[in-house]
Amino acid sequence: MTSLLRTGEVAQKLGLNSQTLYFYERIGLIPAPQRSPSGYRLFGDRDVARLSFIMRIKALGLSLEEIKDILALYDGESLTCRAIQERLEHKVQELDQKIQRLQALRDELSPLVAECQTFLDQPTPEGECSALRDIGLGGEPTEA
Amino acid sequence: MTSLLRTGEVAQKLGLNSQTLYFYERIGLIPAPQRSPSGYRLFGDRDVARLSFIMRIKALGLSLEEIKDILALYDGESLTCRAIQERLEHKVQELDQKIQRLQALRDELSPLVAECQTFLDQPTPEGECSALRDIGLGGEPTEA
DNA sequence: CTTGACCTTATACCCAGGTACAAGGTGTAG
DNA sequence: CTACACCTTGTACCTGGGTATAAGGTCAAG
Repeated sequence: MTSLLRTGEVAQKLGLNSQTLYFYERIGLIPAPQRSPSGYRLFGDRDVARLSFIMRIKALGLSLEEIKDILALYDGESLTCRAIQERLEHKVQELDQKIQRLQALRDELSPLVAECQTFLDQPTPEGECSALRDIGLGGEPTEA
Repeated sequence: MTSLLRTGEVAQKLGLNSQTLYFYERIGLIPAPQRSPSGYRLFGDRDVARLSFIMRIKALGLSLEEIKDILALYDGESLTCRAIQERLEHKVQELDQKIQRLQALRDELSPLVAECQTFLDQPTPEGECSALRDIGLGGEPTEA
């Protein structure tokens, strides 16, 4: 059941605009799909899978360039295994960094919620909240 | 030592373009700083701290709108403590989600590095690497 | 054969987040 | 007074990631 879908069907299935599919093809994010005799694009299962992978990691905030990069690894791209490994490793490290930094921000904001809570637990809540005065200041050396 | 810095000094200190400072002021990300008698902007320590906070979280991939949001909490903005708490909590949840998803992608890519390694450990490396054939496909239901 | 829903391309436009440039004011050094 | 580096504003432009629109082709139904 290698179903072939037309542009509009793929777009609907994945929740994106047909124009976006043309756009992705133009910038080389996806390969040009098969065509019907009359020139209609026909997307196979692999094409759709690739697109849904793209959407999945795009939702994580990776740029189309980064995604292209990852997909180039996926595609083999005539790289040696060693080169592929290096690039994958690099990508994983980048992700690790990004995760760590988000975690740091999270850990910076999160205690403020608790601080708010203790304030709300006091007799007269709804007043102004002084819990927030220390977000950006205090720790930064801002190396001159 | 409440040093007052001019636009260029702040820009240099933080590694950004003077124009960017004007831009941030225009879009309301930072408040209009003090001015010298002749009209030069004079940024105080708090201004600089705010900017460096902005840069820090911008580097994490938050949009200027999101940052404005967070800073609005920081600024009090005449919200009740409860409202502030809610928004903070929401922001933290968003961050948690983002972190989780990045982690998922990371965990998807990371085993491929190892797979590459076992290939390289074989007698004849440098050939084509078949480790990558299963990134986007396989797990996705792609709910029809 | 016409209508309508779909497809095609090309081109233009949009938003975010800046960056660059031009025309002019400031201020210190020589 | 002149240079020169810096500041100001305004406006134009750029990249990324699309979305919209126009002008036309395809194709199944009536």
